[in-house]
Amino acid sequence: MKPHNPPSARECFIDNASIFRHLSHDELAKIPIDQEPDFYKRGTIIYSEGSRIYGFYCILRGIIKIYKTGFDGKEQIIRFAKKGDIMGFRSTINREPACTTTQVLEDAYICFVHADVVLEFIRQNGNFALELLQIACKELGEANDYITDIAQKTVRERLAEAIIHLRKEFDLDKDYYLQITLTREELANIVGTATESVIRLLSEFKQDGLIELTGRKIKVLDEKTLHKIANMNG
Amino acid sequence: MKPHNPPSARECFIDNASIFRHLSHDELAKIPIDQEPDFYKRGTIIYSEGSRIYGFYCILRGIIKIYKTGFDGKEQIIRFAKKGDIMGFRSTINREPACTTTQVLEDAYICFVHADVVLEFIRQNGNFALELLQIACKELGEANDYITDIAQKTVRERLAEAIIHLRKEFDLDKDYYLQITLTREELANIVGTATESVIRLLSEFKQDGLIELTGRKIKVLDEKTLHKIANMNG
DNA sequence: CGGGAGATTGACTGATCTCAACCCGGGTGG
DNA sequence: CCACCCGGGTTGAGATCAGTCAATCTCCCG
Repeated sequence: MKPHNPPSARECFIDNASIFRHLSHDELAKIPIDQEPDFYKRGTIIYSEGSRIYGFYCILRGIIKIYKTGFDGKEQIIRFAKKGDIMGFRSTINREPACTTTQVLEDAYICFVHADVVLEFIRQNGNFALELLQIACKELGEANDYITDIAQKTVRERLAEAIIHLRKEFDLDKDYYLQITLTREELANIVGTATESVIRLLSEFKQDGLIELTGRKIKVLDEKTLHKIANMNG
Repeated sequence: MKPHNPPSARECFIDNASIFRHLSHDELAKIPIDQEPDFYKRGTIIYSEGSRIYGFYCILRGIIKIYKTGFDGKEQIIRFAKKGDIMGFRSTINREPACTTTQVLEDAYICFVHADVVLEFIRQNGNFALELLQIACKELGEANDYITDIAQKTVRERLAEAIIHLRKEFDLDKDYYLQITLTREELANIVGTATESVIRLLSEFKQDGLIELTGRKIKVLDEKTLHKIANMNG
């Protein structure tokens, strides 16, 4: 079940791109970097909205879906987390219960760092604090864009935009399909619409030669036109 | 025009609720806390989306509308800032152009703190960094709620919710009307709908005895029912 | 008094949602 | 081995929420 080549936790803490890259040797000594990262199987819920969480989750491998549950039980996908991303810092820092649920979409290896350690690092190491602030601010900017899009764009525009985002965020597989596979319902929960609407629009896009569909796999054929449909800046 | 009792900048930096409360005397010495805060008249745009900004804005008095401009020029209000709030930290920290426009709704006094100083404080003073992180994370949580609401709720629900939020965030005047006055269009730009829809729904709420309207002033009469209509948790 | 911005109202349209039926492929239990 | 079930995926029809357009009204101001 579990593959035989788990990544080393060191990847997560010592890598150049890691938020922990600014830590000194002494500081690094406080995290169990030699411990094996935890393995989470597809479908596992790592933590749920409303539950207490006790620290950070750093993704080493895999894909996590992060969502909120609306009033009528419908899920709204807020973002995805993948290699190099962290989850749970909002709750850790504000000492509040989680405001999202996180579920594994693709088998994942994850390191956990306890809140006390993180808070100590923030206080002790200015560069680490700044790094975290930058991550939070980046997400904040993306969230603001998201709000504006959902409030003002049509479903068609948002779906085109979502596909482009997915293409930018995730790799392609060997056949140039998006690496991430989502059900139509999950796509609908990104865009904020009904499953049936996504289905209809996807087959329109396919008719128009913008994408190719094979089961849940999506291949982008004409990014330029998708961009135009999405009325995007970025 | 400009009132005769400007607040002292000291309020902003030494107050208990201020994000600067953790600064030492030496650190405080680096900000011109004895300088008079800047006065901005209603209607003034403090900075625009896409422009470079060079630091933080700390609101001492007044109300600021923070919004993004969508593809077709329609504004989407992201939040309001008032006494004790800060603006512009996202761009300051990520060294990016502003992603929102900020416009004065109610005559304001504002202190400006240069980016270099802020970044130095973040690096030097862990408690200050943590304070900022908490603000960023709080906003992030609110943004996520906002996304879910806009994506899943009807206009009617969102308008009810918006009114409740305004009531929580702002004081009431002597007649128990909401202190903040917004045009119907601005209300529509919070909710993410058309002006006409807001007008129709407001008069429905009025018919139902939930609110009272006097020009642009709104008085909440039946918060409980509004809550119910909004399907709110908080 | 004329002009302009914002507020209102009505009529119409249409993008989406909802509901319901049906399909398809995989897995399971008899 | 086969019937059945179940979770998605599709499709169609009908209902409706909410956006657009246009006319009118009401203030407020110079």
